[in-house]
Amino acid sequence: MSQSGTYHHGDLRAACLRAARELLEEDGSAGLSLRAVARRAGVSPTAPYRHYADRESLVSAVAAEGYRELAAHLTAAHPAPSTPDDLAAVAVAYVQFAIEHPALFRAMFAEPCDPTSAERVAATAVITEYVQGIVRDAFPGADDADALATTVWALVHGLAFLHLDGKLDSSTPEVVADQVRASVHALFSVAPALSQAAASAEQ
Amino acid sequence: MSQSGTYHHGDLRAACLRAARELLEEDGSAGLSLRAVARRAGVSPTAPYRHYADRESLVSAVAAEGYRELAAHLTAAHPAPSTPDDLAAVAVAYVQFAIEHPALFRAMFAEPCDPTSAERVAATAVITEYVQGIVRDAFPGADDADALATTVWALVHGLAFLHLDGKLDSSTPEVVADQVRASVHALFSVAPALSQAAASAEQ
DNA sequence: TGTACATCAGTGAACGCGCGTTCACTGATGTAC
DNA sequence: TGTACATCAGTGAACGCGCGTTCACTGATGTAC
Repeated sequence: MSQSGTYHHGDLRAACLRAARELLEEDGSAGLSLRAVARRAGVSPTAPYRHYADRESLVSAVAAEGYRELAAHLTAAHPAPSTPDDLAAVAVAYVQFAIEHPALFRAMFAEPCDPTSAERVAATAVITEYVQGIVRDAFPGADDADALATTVWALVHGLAFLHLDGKLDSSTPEVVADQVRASVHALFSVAPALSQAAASAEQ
Repeated sequence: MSQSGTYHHGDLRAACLRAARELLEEDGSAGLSLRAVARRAGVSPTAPYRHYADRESLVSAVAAEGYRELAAHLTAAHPAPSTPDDLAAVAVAYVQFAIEHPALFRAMFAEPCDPTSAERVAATAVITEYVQGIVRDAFPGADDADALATTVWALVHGLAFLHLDGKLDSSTPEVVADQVRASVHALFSVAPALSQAAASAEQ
């Protein structure tokens, strides 16, 4: 066991990630600083530079972790959604995740995304493909499943952010869930109409 | 004419607002600082304190102005929308506004909103009521017009933020507009189904 | 098993920065007489 | 019309802060012989 000593940490990289997450969970405001993370990890202000090139790469790592957790949270809500009801359950999980981890969610989306971070790009792609996959499975007949997937994502994402920014009634989880379900159902009870509308918008 | 001199400014309050807006338009990143605003207004770092209690009240004033402009931009898109097509045009205007003024839009929504600022609260209410009014006019028969309005707002708001955060294809205004129109149409071609879905979600 | 040494993962002092905010001040304005 | 004075709207020095990042360093680890 090498991490019993105080000097060599053992796994400072992971500890930084954990510290960053703790700070985000505790303080709703998203400002994540390298120094604060180091402090929380019980290490000198410059130690994280052994593991992260700069502040941004730490934030990217945190965001990537957030995407992975979000994906896990969604699949946990329903492993293989195939009906509008299933899909609504996944949508509720999305908004719930944002409300439960507001600072993390903000870090994932509001911080400028650097295209350099392959880890982050990959994690984002997972979400996109996941949503597209669901929509394709649930509506095999849809002409433009990708556009439909974008619509769902935007709807749910918008609900999440409006809740985060205090623009909607978030008093109880049930109120939130009902709104999300109602919105998704409204959208999905007419899925085939989408591609039709998209086509008519072209002209 | 008193503003010819350099000492007394004339209307520093308005000048600060203008300076803040310029800074937001120039630099996509939202960090608005009192000192930078003062600098831009050509005034000492502490002069703005004559007109704003602190940084937050400046930001609130900027946000309120943003809400008012957004409202104007929406009504300009269509003065009295009554069909799904009209409504889609307004939705396009919303997303367009966000894309054209990303930093302002972020300041309006992402910054923590202080309930103290009556000006800001009022400006937000205007947007909400505006959207609700449109939905009520366009769908007089809808059982729960407010829930429907929230759904529209969330959809459009989500599209706006996903574009801002580089998660969707924003290559040309036309691509964006088509997506927005398609999404709104999909939602609205079945408006009456919403309240029904909401009711079934309750059980 | 023991020693020499390269490598690795931390430390801690220091840099320059921009920030929000306070304070005592001073120059300009406008009003009362 | 002219003067005295209150008020108003700025100035500028100063405070303490936390930040990202650099640098030369040192203690711990592990490998080669």
